[in-house]
Amino acid sequence: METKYNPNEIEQNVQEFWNSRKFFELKETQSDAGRFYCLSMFPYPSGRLHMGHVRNYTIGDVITRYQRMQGKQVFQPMGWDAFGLPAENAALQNKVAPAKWTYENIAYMRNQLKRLGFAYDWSREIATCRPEYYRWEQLLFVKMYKQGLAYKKTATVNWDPVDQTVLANEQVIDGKGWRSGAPVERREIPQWFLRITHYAQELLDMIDTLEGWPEAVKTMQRNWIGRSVGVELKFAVAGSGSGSKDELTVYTTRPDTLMGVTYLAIAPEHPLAIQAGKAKPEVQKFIDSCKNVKTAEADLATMEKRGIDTGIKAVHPITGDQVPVWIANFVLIEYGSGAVMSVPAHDQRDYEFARQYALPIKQVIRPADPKQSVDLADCAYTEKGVLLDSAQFSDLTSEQAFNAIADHLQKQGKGERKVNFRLRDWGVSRQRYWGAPIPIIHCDKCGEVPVPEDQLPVVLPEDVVFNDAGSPIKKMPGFYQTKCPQCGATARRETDTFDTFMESSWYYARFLCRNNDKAMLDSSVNDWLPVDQYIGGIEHAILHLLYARFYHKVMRDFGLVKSDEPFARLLTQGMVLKDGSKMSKSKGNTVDPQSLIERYGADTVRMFMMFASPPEQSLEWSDDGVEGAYRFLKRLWRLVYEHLESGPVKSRNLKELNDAQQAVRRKVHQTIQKASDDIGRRYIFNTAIAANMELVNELYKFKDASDQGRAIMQEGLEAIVLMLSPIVPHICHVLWQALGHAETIMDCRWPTVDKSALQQDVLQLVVQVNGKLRGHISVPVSASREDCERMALADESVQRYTEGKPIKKIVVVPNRLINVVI
RNA sequence: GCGAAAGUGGCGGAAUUGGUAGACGCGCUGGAUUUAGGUUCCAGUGGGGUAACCCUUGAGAGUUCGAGUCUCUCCUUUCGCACCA
Repeated sequence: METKYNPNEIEQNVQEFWNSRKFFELKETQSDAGRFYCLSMFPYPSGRLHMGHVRNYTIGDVITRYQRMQGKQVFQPMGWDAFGLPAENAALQNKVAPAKWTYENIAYMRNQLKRLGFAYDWSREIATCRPEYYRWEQLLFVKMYKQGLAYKKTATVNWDPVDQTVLANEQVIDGKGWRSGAPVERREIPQWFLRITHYAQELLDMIDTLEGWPEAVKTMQRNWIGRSVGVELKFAVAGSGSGSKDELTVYTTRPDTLMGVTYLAIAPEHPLAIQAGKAKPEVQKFIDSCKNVKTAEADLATMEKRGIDTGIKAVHPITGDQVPVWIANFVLIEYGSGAVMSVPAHDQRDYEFARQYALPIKQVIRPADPKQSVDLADCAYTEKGVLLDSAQFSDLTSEQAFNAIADHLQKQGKGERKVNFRLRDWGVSRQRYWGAPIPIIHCDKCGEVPVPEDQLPVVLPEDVVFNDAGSPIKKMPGFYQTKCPQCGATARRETDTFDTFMESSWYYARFLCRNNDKAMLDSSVNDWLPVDQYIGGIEHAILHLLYARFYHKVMRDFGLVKSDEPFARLLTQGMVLKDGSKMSKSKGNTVDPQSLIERYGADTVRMFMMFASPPEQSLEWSDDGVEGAYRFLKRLWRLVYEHLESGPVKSRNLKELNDAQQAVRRKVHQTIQKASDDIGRRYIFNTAIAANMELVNELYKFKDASDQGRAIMQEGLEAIVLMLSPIVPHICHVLWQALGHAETIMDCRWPTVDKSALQQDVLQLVVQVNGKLRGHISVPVSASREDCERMALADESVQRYTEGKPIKKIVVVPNRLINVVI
């Protein structure tokens, strides 16, 4: 054999061939098999590809190439989620403008992706930091503003008092600013919001239509949206007369426990708390001490629960009793009304708080079964049940009491039933530089005025100097000084930029009309949307995927798209781990894909990625495993060329085969059956590869120089090369030609199963005694149930166990096993 | 804290609908080929036992003729928690 497997040479040649024929560019040709839009989540251009990217994009490429072999017209684009915080960090560290850093990273990473041979239509590449892209996002924001879907309100941020900047959660380490080391403070500032809550019900309902999404993701989204049915009710503030201002509104999903309220808890930022702080220094001191917690909910939920009595009393809407109003550090001002009613007997958090501060605990629910008792010594009783000590509501069930109490409050004008969502509106303002400018102008006379559509885009200056942590455009009069579009007076441009989730919420649609400079989207996008298969990390299960779903519905309502949902199928790939933990720079356990590609070639890296574990599971990185993948490709290469050494296959006669030939041919078609199901239906690639490895092993053992033997070998090798071509496209391109085909493998169809090759005359059945394996029997396919039972009982190893014992019953699973129960 | 997953040999994993646990690969052991090898090929490889057999899927219970798979309790790990992307 003269030809040696040389991946680097092969891969370069094959890629040049693909490029010269523009194989991956979207072509608007008709195909009976239909269209297939496959999209992998685009990367943030951090500098170099990491293993997670390689895995994500290999999965997408395998699916794309497989679909193409089904005869479909496929589209697989790639782009760059190019705005974001790391570019600003790099700017500070390396004294390089974020734009320059970003474009250089894109150039490097684009080459890395090309080297891996992914079938992308590079003619439609998008970088979200280009004005040609974000201009449309600004336009949509203006439209949303005019529709009332975008609005301004204050919200809490992490404030670094030394650097005088807003910090991302990631930049707060142990409650301190990452650069200054100063304790962060919670601060309320005006911000822009998108009214995603307007779509909460639809976002929830349409989860049911997402049949191609993992259940785990759908459940997480349902819980995140968090629809609940409850009662919103008002507690009057004692001593404030009947003024409507001094009322505390609370929402509860358990109005049946209303008679057990022993105190109210309000957020430290609540107006009543601020009022109390002014009156009492110790309350003010407490409020101040609540400031040094970062805004992340996980931090708020795990911190030590603390509170203080404001001295203010609220009036229970039914009993008229006065209950104390406490400030609690765990109540969120952003969520609901910033106040909650506390029922320590029936809510665990309220219980712990009441215990800590010696507040009364009043039981008002008992189990429906009177034999069961409630012990409030250690924890709250949170189950539903029957009311007690609840005046006229006593002895009602929780469900009955829900309605009775809701009706009662409604009649008195003190409350009403309300559907509530946990989902909050999407805050899109960032006090950072490297993002799309928010197209709003602040005028002293006219207030906030959206930038007129003909003045868009508001272009972010790219040539800036980064001296400190603050955003340069906030210090550039050339950027922010402007005229009011309404009155012409001197006005100030908004200097906040958009959350980068804005760009990633609609890029999938823009790929389809990326050169259109007249409109955000045009009607052609509807030919391809929704995306047939979306692939990305499970870490995006909620935020990115929910925002994209929201955006899609907004675009639909603006007439820009016709579909309701952006992604028909979703595959969430697991993480790439090394030594059991996530590969990351901070842990120092990264493996750079680049050196592996240079050493083994793209096919080996792709092969290992797909073979090491199924796509949804985490993947344990192994250098030895890569070596194994390389070994297999060399082995396949050798098998093909050894076969070819004997010259062309003379006959394609696959009839009149002997037993050995039949067995090998059966294995070929069993493998096609398995791989088709694994790749086409299950989206599990490691087992498809394993099946092909088994077939390669079989073919190595199959020494048969007869015409029929060589014909079977040819058939088997062609099948393997076709089946592996979506995974290792370069080597398969070459082997396909070597096997005597003039056409490129990219234009070939996926192999089909010859059902006649699968037929078997004799089956092996497992025989169990009391569920334990005791032997095997061979039975003709035609054998009846009775025949099987008789043969099983006649089996020597079975008789050893059944001898002299009565047989209770015999379980027969057709074509599988016989279980004799004694 | 809340929400969602996952735990199977020395390692990555397979077992798709409750039906032979450990496919395939790595590693290891022995052998062959080669001047050599980071080459290739062959055989073996969950644990215990001379053997017949017994044990084994994070731990413990349960359902079943039969449980890695279903139910419950517990433990551990991972992901997300709204300004990392």
